[in-house]
Amino acid sequence: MPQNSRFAVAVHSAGMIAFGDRMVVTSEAIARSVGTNPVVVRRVCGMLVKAGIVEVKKGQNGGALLTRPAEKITLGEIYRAVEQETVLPVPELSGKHPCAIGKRVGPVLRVFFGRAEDCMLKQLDRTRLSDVIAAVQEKKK
Amino acid sequence: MPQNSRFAVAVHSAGMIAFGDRMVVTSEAIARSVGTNPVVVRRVCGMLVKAGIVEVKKGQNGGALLTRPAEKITLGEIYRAVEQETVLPVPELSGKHPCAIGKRVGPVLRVFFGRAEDCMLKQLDRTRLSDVIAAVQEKKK
DNA sequence: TCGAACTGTAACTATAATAGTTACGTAACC
DNA sequence: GGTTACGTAACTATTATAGTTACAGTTCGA
Repeated sequence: MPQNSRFAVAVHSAGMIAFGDRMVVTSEAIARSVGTNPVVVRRVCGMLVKAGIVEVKKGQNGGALLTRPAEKITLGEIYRAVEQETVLPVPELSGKHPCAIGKRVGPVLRVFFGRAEDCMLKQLDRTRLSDVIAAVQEKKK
Repeated sequence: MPQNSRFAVAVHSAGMIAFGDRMVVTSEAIARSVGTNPVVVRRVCGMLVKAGIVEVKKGQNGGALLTRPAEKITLGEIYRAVEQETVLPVPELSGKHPCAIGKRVGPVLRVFFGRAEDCMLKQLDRTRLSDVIAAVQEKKK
């Protein structure tokens, strides 16, 4: 399934890791919950580690822990940790023989598209991991 | 290049089509400016036609025209015309044996991700095609 | 009315990103 | 020291998209 679901996996994983005091959060446990493969989870969690969002303990009784409480982690952070491509891409034009005016369009589009993407990221920055957890528990009751 | 650039092509095309009174806007002319193939342009323009944003005349001296002035066309409209997939996808979980709590996560993520995407779209709705054209011409001088 | 000039679309190939999987080395705890 | 779990490489499969060729259909104008 080549549809990009890294972000969803990352948030789901981080959400589970938040319960590290109450359950063993191994990549396999997360994978079961997400419905994917432990290696996929480890890949994503590796990015979260690099971004300083989670810590991982190896070895027996190992697993992952958040470096901060879920109230201090935003979805925006998580997004940037696992995704670098822009969501509204503008193709590089091949440098060949572009019409003079056409050449100017790309940079302009990048500006406008960038603004739109910033709005999305701002909303993600406004959303805390704890909000997601709360919503999931809300549904439970 | 399998990177999705339909939206960029669509906006670029619509921008050129806005000058329909001053130049012949054939798919080939647009393709030259965008740096792609006429068929790609026709595919994208076909979606714009279905969305009621442009009209196309076939035959000799044919080409495309906007159905409205560029001031009344937003990037949001164009986006929705050529893109239907969500930008922050949450995978359908395979229905198999998902852990009871994991099952609840997907819908919650869709809500939060949807809000973020709405922010992006709102910004695109705030941007008019004429704004893009103006910016391109701004750069020219 | 005929021909030239476009569009619409099908069909196919190529490319790139991602998920999924297996395998194995490494680290840490008991 | 053995068990458990992570990190990562390597490979396959899947899918979305761009690019291309080809051709039928449409419309204008000489």
